Amino acid sequence: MEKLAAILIVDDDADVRQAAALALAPHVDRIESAASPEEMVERLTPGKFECVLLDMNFLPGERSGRAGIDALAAIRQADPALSVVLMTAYGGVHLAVESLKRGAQDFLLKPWRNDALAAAVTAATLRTRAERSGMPLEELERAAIGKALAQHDGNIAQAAAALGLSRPALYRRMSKHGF
Amino acid sequence: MEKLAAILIVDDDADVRQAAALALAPHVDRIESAASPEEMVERLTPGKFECVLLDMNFLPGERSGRAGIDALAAIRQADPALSVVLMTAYGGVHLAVESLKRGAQDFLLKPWRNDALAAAVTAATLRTRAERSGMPLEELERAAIGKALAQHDGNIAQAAAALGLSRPALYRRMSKHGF
DNA sequence: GGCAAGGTGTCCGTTTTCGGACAGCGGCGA
DNA sequence: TCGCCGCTGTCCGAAAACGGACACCTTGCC
Repeated sequence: MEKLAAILIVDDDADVRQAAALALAPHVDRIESAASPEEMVERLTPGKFECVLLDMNFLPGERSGRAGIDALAAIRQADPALSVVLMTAYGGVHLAVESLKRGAQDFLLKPWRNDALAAAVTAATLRTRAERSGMPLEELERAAIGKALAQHDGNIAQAAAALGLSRPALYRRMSKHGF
Repeated sequence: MEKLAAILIVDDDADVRQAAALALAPHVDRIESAASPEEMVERLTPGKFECVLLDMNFLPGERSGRAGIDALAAIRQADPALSVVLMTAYGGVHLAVESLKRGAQDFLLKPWRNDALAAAVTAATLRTRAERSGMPLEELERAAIGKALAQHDGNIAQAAAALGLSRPALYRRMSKHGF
């Protein structure tokens, strides 16, 4: 498989940044690093990265993961299509659940296994690409019609109402899309 | 706030089913129970429930959570709009992460706090309602156009191409939607 | 058995949308 | 300074889509 384009590694520990970069080097064309969420924000140009690998604690002794959750929120606000993989040495179930609910693509415990790290970053990158490519309106329409018909058990009148269409209009679009 | 309509509690332990039903009774009109994923499948009529509260282990001594993951997959296949909250006494970070990645809305450890249980089930129910209501095509179109314009920094030619529209057609729809 | 309600699929005069073409602008490189 | 490229916004004859109305069907209830 071809290499991923560019990812950003965000960790206060230089050794961790280097270890992650080495683990990912066979899979990724360009790897940049930031030592803090502030530096991360400076490096985030829209469209530049396909994935952010993000630590959750940036102060000595800090273990709550709150900084990582906040940084995740900042990324999602700046570029909702950009996928984030979180990593921490101190995560429990609650932090993992909160992370994924707030939009992280994956959550890894340190120390990681290199193959798991590569798999998580690759999957996240594919999701970023899918998000960025978007869909032509025609495909969105086809998907929405299929979903409405399924949701209403094939009842044309109800599906049309749910979609905001008249029945003849829905018939025409169903024909167009091969339903 | 008005009560949730109906939820299904799936757990092999009758005491757990009862405790959960008692905890949720103030918030939910109708609560049904199943003692196994097989029984759960029998009870799942499309549109009947707004949330499933699902245990992850159904055999004495079993702790892997695999049965719950399989049951989650069955629900998501039968009714993708239906939200699932998973619960287990034996879950670690890996199981929690896998659960959410496979589509669970939340993941709770036993023994739960009643307020956390009610909050999770309520949030899941709201997500089910949102999924079921769907969106009129016009709103899907508006959202897709907004997203494409943002993704392409306001470049009309590129956004039109991404959406599968000609430029004049995109201009007309932008006008219609107030862009 | 009849009636009402809500469903089905199609029609056609009217309305809306289509996209190639046009004119013009700004940035960049030679 | 000039030319090229890719962008912008609009036009208009042609094509497509619109939805109220029509005719008919099925189911459930009295």
